[in-house]
Amino acid sequence: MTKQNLGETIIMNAAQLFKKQGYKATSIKQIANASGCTTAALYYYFEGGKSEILETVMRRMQPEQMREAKLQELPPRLGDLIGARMEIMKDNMAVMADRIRWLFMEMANLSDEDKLPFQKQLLGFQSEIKADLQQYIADEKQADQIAWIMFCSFFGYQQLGVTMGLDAHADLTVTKFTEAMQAVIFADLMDLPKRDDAA
Amino acid sequence: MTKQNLGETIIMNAAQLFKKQGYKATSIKQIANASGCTTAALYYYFEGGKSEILETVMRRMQPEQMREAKLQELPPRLGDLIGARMEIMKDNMAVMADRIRWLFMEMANLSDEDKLPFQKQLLGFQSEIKADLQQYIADEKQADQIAWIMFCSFFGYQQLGVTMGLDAHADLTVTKFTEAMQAVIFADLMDLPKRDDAA
DNA sequence: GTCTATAGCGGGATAGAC
DNA sequence: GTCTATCCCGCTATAGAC
Repeated sequence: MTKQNLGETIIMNAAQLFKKQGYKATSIKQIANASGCTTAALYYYFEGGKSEILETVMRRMQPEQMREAKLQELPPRLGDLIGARMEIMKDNMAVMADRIRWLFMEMANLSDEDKLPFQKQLLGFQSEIKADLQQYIADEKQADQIAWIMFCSFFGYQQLGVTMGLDAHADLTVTKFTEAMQAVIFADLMDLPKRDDAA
Repeated sequence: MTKQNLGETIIMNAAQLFKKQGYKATSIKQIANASGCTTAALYYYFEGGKSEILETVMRRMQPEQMREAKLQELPPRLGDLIGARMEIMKDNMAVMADRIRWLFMEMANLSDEDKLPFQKQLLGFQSEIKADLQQYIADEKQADQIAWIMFCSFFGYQQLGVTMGLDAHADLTVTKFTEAMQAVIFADLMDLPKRDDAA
């Protein structure tokens, strides 16, 4: 526990506890203990109490979320694009998985307005995949469809494998999943070269 | 509220509340109110209190879960298989989505042993899709891969669309998603007829 | 079987000392 | 800024009447 601003420490510990247990199941006493202070100190930094701590945690979490999805350089063949994307995600999978699991938990209690930023980020993720694909695929609708399938299936894989623990029972490593994705989706597109006239 | 066994009524109402709010966030008073009795009555039926109610809900939920996934009759062309599966799921989607969302919430607090039945059911779901596919596709590995992608992407779609509320922002109806799945995955397999020599 | 009443505990929040 | 002490409330659970 680096002795920096206590307010920051509180937020970090709260974020961790919320993610692990959920908002309702986490008490402010737990947060105080983890932060090495008393509940009273929490109210010095966050007058609004527990709910203000939640708001702050949510606000802090967003800019960081899923930022990793951007590819620096596109590979020459479309088939390698999936591999490259998967590679990036593999590293951050554990982090993303429990963050998303938590969002699922709290989503039910969020107002439509509060949901918005998270939804936007998810949509942005699909858009990025689509944009990448359009570097290879001319047909916009096709790129869109493929992007959705890639996005949904990766998302589902992550939830099933990591959160639900299926990877322990099925032989469903990231590598195998990537192979399946490449084999299934891109059977006939796999070798498309990067288009030169792309945006 | 059909006036049957109160014990059953309690379990049904508890299940609904747990799914909506999570175990921790649901009070026994809420359960009692919803069931038209007092908390004391709960303890007549479930001596173990709230935790015994949870156990019972979990035990009851399993056999019912995802039962709908079985197809009675396979369509003549492979391309229609996805449509048929989607059609079935569409109806039960809302039910499944919040049940699964709940499982996600509680998964973190379940022991590995308790997780097992749910994991088995999920795996069984993939197996069913695979078995269907093998009626059309000879190559076992290919069928397995396609089944995983279908399973994961449907799962992801459901979570993203319904639980995260993306369907409100993207034009991501079940129909469109089904089309995408058909277009993307089965571009070149779409018209495969049902094999006669299949198991 | 189901109720009323209540004990006991842990949670969120605040006042006031330092 | 941070603590101690405390309030009040809602929750789980139980005792005992009907």
